[in-house]
Amino acid sequence: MRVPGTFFLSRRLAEGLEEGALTQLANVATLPGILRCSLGMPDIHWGYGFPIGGVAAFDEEEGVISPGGVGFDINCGVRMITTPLTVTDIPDMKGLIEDLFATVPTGVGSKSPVRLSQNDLSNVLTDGAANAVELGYGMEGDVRRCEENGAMPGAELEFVSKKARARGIPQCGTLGSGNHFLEVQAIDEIPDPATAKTFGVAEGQICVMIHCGSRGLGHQVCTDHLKVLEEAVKKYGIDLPDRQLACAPLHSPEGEAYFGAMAASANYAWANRQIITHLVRELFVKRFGIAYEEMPLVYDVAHNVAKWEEHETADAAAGRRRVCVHRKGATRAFGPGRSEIVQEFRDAGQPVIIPGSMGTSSYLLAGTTTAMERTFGSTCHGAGRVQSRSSAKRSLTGAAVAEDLAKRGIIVRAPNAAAIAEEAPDVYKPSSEVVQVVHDAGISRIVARFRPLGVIKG
DNA sequence: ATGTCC
Repeated sequence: MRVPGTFFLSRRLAEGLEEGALTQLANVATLPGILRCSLGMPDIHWGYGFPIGGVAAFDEEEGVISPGGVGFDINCGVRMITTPLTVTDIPDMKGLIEDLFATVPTGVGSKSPVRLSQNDLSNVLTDGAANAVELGYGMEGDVRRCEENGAMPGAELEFVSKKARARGIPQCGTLGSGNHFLEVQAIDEIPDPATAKTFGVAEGQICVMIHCGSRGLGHQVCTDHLKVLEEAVKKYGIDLPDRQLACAPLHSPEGEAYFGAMAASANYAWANRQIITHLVRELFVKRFGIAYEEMPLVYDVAHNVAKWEEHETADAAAGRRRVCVHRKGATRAFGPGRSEIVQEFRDAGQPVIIPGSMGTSSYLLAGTTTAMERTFGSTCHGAGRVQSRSSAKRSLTGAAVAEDLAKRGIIVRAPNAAAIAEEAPDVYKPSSEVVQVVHDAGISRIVARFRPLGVIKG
């Protein structure tokens, strides 16, 4: 190991820490040019190469970039929109969830009601959420409420394969499957009323949370570039403890190609969440007679991405410098004052959105100065799985899980029963515990809690 | 996560 590994865990979460995730955190610490430490958030678990819930920053000259440090679902992320409604305004939650299920395409291989041309796709890959708004799927203010204003600089379209493009064309505006979801929630606790007011959320308010990523396009980009980078490992003589850590020097042709394609995929994911947001707003307008403008975006965060950022490193005398931060199942949590944060939130710190598992609370937090000092401005991303999909399917049935949730007043709708069993609340760590760890460690602070009312799953 | 094996 070139640097130490650092975990953020409670005693209880430490007891459940997987051996595999621990090994992976140590493996990441062997990579060339890694700075300070290999970081594990409290939702850490075993992933492809890097652990999910892992953060690692790399030196511009000595460091590498690795698809394993981003994940297959490039810019999987989450956004939250508010509504002017409260629980009593939605007497028929089941009807609303059915309507949402009919409106937002879910599941593997689902097709979007929006059909992008090849030219539209090129614009989406370059401009992200802004292009979706330009095409008519959004409103003034949406873009600046996204991390990176909904588009990463540095997208290079020539490194996105024809095959990736072909998969992306029909899928922009679809939810996907697995842990992706769209949930109707009510705010039930506000530990930090002042920041909640700044972020525009209030107790009792109905909100909609959207969790999805770059679909088949991002997956194809990851697959394509892993092949190239596996060869690059040999070419550059990089000694790896695990071939899943395939990587290349940041400024090598192979590393830059992956970065350009990853940035384009991240932009696609922002456009995807933007189009879904539009579909949801239109449905709420029709169903509840509210105005489209009454459903503003609170914020949109990326959970799976590598980015160039300015950070202090171990050599404090050198001041801030440009480093490449890999966040895989981790959220940027920039503290007060950072210029990257939209002006109206800059004094409060960046909004951080942490989804719970199906049936457990989600949270809105704020980034902190401590995060800037200790975690390259990063925090956790969610509950974190404790049981595999196959194991969940063996021990649970979708019908039983749905019935259990219904008893607790939570409506769930998915294309098939297996999708529900795989995502049962019991197969995840409790979101409350994960969020408490990052709050207590000071790497973000809890602002508001959201209770689930109804959810659609892929 | 993923047209869950071109």
